[in-house]
Amino acid sequence: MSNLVILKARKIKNRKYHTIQDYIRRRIQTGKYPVGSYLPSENEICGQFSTTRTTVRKALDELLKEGFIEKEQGKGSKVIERRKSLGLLTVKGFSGSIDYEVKTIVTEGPKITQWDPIIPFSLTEEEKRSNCVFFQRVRHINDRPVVLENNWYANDALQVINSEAFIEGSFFKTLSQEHFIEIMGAEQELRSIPASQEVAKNLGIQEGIPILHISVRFRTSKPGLNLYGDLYCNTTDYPICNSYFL
Amino acid sequence: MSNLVILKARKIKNRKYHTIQDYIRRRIQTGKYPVGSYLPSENEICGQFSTTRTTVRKALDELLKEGFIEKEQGKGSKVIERRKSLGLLTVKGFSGSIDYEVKTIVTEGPKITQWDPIIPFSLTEEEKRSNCVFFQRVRHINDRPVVLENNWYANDALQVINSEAFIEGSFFKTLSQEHFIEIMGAEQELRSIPASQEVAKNLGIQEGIPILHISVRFRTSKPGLNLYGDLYCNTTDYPICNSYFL
DNA sequence: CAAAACAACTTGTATGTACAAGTAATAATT
DNA sequence: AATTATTACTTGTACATACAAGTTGTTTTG
Repeated sequence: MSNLVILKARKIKNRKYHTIQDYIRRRIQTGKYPVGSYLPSENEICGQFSTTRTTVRKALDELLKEGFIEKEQGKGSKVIERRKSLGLLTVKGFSGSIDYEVKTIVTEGPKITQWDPIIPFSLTEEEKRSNCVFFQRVRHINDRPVVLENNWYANDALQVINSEAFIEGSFFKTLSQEHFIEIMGAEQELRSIPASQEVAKNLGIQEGIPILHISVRFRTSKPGLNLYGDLYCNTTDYPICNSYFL
Repeated sequence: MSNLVILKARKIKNRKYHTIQDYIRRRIQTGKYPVGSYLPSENEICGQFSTTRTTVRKALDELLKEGFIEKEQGKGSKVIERRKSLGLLTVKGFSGSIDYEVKTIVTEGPKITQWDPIIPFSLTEEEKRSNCVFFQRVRHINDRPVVLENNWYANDALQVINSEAFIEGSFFKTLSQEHFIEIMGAEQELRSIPASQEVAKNLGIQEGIPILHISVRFRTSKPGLNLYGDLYCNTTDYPICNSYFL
């Protein structure tokens, strides 16, 4: 009986605008429509999929909501850097800035370990049953360590990815471009805590200095895959920022 | 010559869907469509505005993006609490929770003062020229002070609002329901700092305890009106949370 | 009486069409 | 030569229509 429910839930609904949306998203992910370039015009896309502008516009509207494109009346739909439109927490001027030189060093390669009880979110049964992939990184700005970052995810949902394979050192970029997995949302908890001995050592600061502790769960487009993060930020010189707009 | 540009920028474009959108938003703000209730059906709205479903659906789509409603296929469009859909930072379980008893006390009534140099955002020329309205609040959970909050805005953009007039103690609710001003976005900077003497006194903690310091600029739907906030959060017992989803 | 079928509503998807409005390069005018 | 108008594109708004799909209450059926 429960099989029926699953089958029903998995039933693929053939929405024409979904087909178009998925096709264009995939072309963006694989760099066939690079960031900064313009998509084919709505009428051209109509031709490719033998449909009407109403349907094409619905697909583009969804990609707009997903943060892949922006529209310019009279010009076209431009591919944009998705991260910026996502309202994630970032170190001020972290990515895409020329003011700082940012380097990310993987200090513990992706490997299979136990789930860490420091994760404040409740794991799903599937995640509890699964092995856990862990890796640790330290982010440097101008050669000084600023963020210590622990990451976990369920190995049942995603293979171990070698850190050397990270595209431009970014795990998220790798997920998008190699595995077509996108961040769909996040829950975060922020705390101000004194630096522990381990954190102090990794960030090259004194023990007890106030540190911003962020616990985060990223929801992804891949069913069952959540990314858990545990970040320790030295905000003395570089505050953590975010912004969102309607 | 520059007058022409201004006139051009202010030119009101008569979009039918804007009319419908504004009308429904206003009814929600004034409680004529209360939270939890369903809007009239799309076809009914069509009748009221003698238009087609395409146009009505465009208006509802915008209200969906703005976070005022959610849609349920087969049932209708339901009015929802907007704050929750906004991804703002909040104390865990702060609003709408029964676990905690939350109280907000205005410790310094809205009054005209000088702009505080602690604001890390660059003020506009208009704001610099204007007087500045300031008020301070302390938020308590279970009778213990948890957040100290300073707020500023330009008096030229909005009159002084007496704190006794705050609807349910909320400044945002007052803005929405009395002045039809909505939050359109925010920029935030987060820092972990040791509690100063003043903060320690207000939050009833020891000086030097790590405190989460949040600087925020809210953009509003009223041109020229930004709200500036300066928050000091004791996250020992209650972490600061946010979440966003596509 | 209980289950199944139906009817009447709701929102969702899709087609087809027309014109408005913004952009950019080209052609015509001064 | 510089300005203006035209043209050919783009996206934006709006109409009218049809059927799919989900919800809910009523009616029919077994």
